[in-house]
Amino acid sequence: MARKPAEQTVHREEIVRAAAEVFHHKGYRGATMSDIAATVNLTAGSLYHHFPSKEELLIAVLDAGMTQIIAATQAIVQSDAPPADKLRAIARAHISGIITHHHIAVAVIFESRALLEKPGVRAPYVRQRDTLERLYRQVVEEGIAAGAFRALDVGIFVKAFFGALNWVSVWYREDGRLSEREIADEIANTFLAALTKV
Amino acid sequence: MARKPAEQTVHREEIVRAAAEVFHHKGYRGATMSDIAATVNLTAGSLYHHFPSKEELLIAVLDAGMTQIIAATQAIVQSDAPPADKLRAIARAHISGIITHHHIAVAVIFESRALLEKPGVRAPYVRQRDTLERLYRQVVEEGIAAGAFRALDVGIFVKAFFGALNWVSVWYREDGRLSEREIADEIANTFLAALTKV
DNA sequence: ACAATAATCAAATGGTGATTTGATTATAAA
DNA sequence: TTTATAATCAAATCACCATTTGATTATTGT
Repeated sequence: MARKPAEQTVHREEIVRAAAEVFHHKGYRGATMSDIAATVNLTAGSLYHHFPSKEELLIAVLDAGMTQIIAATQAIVQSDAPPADKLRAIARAHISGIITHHHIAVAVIFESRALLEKPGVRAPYVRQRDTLERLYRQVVEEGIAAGAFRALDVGIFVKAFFGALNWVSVWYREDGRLSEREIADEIANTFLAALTKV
Repeated sequence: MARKPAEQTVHREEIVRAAAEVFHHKGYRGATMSDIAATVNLTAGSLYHHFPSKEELLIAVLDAGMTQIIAATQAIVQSDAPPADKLRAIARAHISGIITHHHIAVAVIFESRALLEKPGVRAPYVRQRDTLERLYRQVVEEGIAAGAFRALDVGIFVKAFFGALNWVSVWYREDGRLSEREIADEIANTFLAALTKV
């Protein structure tokens, strides 16, 4: 029982996924290195060959989540669709991300708090969060400038939108009444209605 | 050093507040009984005279938070104001609660997850959460029935509203650009605009 | 095939932290 | 004032867990 044959060796990304899953179910503090290791058929000690600490594991999870959603959002914002379409696409991408990478999403939304006092962790996270928020603002401001949306407090609007979307991670159920797409569209409709000029 | 003079004895409610504060800053798992005890000038062991376990402390915090907001919301819903006014009042009450009892609010929103797998804890919590959600729905349905609001998916609308309001606990800063009241009204305006008939 | 490197494991190590226990002193009830 | 009860403390207990250490085996480059 030492090094496993090639097809069984565990790769960094599997470990990140496993960590996200365990963080989701037990929380960062409640998760043990053993739990995470067991998920990928390793022992706790072996994880240290891949990551220097439990903290770095959470950092990797947070980064994976933020990187993913920023990329998806960036693609939408840079397209030349009308602002209303962009907003709807953003809602779909956000919710799709939350559902497809549910463990990671929950870790980002709920477990990031466990590390956010540490400046070394906080700074890059906050930078990514701000990048994302800027992208959202950009779409709303674009719409207002184009006269498609009514002028309102963009900061509050975007934060409310964010909250509504993130909150989906709390109540979404596979077997729920509505599909992922329907949920995204209903939420997008709500916020688009709020942006409509009178 | 044993029993303290009467004016210095610590009461249950102070402990609950202290627990909420520590849970807020360190998370349920990260908080130690010592941390909580120190906040009210006790030793860890002494807490057990007041609460049987750390778990019961979190339960007490959750209950305090839910009871408070349900009471506030109930008063509003039972009033005879028009639905739009009720919705605005609900937003104000929700945000006021989040800001005034910030530690408790954050514990309810973010730390409840730590206990929600335990059926004995989950059941009463879910009951309260459903009660609150029903009150929100009631106002929207009332408005639709009265023809004041457009018909939309009430379930999603209410969850989005909830998410937007709860999210305030993440970004609110004492020294922010807007007052508590302005934030509540801006968010209420957004959701009311979404309810307006075309 | 050999040497170097990578991936693993089992078994420490060192702490920490929830809860228990057995005094000890203040308050309240009789 | 006695006696019972309440509130506290200091010092165990007992687990659990992140991380380290020293083998051990697979893979890879030469």
